[in-house]
Amino acid sequence: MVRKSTSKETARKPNMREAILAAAEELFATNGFNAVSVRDIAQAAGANPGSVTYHFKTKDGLLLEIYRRHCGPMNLRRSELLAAAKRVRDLQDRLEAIVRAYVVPAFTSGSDLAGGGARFTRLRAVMSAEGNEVARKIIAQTFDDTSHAFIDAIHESLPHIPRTDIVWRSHFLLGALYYSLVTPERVSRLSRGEADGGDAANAIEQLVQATVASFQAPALDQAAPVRRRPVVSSKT
Amino acid sequence: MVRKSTSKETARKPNMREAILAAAEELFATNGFNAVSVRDIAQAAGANPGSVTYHFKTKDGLLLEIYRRHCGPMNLRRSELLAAAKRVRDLQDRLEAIVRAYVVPAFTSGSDLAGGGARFTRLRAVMSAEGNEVARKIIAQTFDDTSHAFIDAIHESLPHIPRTDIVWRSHFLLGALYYSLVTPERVSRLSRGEADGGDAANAIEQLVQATVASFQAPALDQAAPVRRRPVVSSKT
DNA sequence: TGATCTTTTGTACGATAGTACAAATCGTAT
DNA sequence: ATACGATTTGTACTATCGTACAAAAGATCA
Repeated sequence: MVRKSTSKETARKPNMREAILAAAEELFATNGFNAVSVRDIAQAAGANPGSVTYHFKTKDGLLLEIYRRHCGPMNLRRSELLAAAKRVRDLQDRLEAIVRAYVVPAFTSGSDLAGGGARFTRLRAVMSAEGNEVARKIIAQTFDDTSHAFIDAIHESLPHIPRTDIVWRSHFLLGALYYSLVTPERVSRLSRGEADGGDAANAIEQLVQATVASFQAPALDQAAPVRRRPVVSSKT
Repeated sequence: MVRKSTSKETARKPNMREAILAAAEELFATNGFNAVSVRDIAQAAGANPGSVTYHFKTKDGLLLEIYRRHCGPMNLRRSELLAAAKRVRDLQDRLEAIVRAYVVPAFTSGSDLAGGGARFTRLRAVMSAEGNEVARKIIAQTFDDTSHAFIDAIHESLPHIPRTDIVWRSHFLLGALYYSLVTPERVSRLSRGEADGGDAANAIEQLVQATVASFQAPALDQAAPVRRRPVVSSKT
């Protein structure tokens, strides 16, 4: 509604607003929120610092707008893929499809909103690590619904696993996903060049396969939480 | 053994240096490096800002000292547990013991150095997300050896899985570990109070169980990286 | 006790942060 | 062409940052 459908669409350079958003997204995702100044963003976007204030009022407002931009499309895409996945007959295949529906939109690195999840997902990872307040609120509001939908779907295809276990394992999935986007070069380093951590397609396959297996693991019996501590003995 | 041997051990308050280190560790781990000022740290430690400069010269130096403090003891503990784990006969049990040897020292939340890994691990997670330069260097130097040792040990107990896959899966393990320490309340929230994300013992069990299963997953055939994309179709 | 070294305090300085605001500039409709 | 609203620019203000440094305070030993 800020827009205006009739005619007046100005801006000297072709949408400076978008350029600022893109620059901020990139810088926040790689350096964190506090390490990046409004002046840094403006410079990266080829804009004037005052322009940022004009379009987004505050630095928090800029972050907020980035979230607003991405949350909708990304959750929509996830919903579509989830709906398709739920139609898969074979239970094993269905589980894999569900996990894939969760992972793919977060990992795909197209530049537009619908597909361009990688940068935004990395941004969310960094904001979560920094304990950013603005991000925390939006995340809980926007993503918990989606998370619940996925957890429910997974639970349906694994009825014998307690919901609690599924929550934990999907939590691990998100952590692995985040970390893969934050530090991809670590994979290349540890595999001595045999794997490319930045190869999104391969990362997705690895993550999906590992996660499906973790979901299929036997349930933890909650009754005796501190049962077996096999063998491992400390010397001290 | 830090204590005294000859004579000159001063300090008005009982080891202000330690208080500053502890305060910085806590604040960095929860808010990130850039969001915390030297004055914040000094205040939390009940010290004067100048004292921080005196003991650690710069803010980076303070972070560096935190790493120096923890890296040794933590890797030592991991080595001990790994050595014990490798002696386990049964392959399944051995794998679980190895994973546990990796996870436990990072998760235990005692206050002293040998066991107090949770806060430090969270700190590492946050620094990794922020792309902190100081941290990045130390991490690569100090932890890659440990990581390789664990990857090798896991590979030995799972000879049929390619090393690349094991690297990926242990990468996911670290991501899940980090995220569990960064955002434990998310687990409580998503499980609707049925699980406590802050319960370290339970988190460890869940993580170990899920991870062992992921390691045991069948290998990905590298030959055809983009093989099956079952069913999932997009409507757009 | 007085000399000397270590630690803490208080203060200040330059740099940079977020943001406000007036002037300049541009695009568009009249 | 002119007027007007939208945008961009330039600049300035205040706050806070990391850090330096001199003075004060405390501890140790001759």
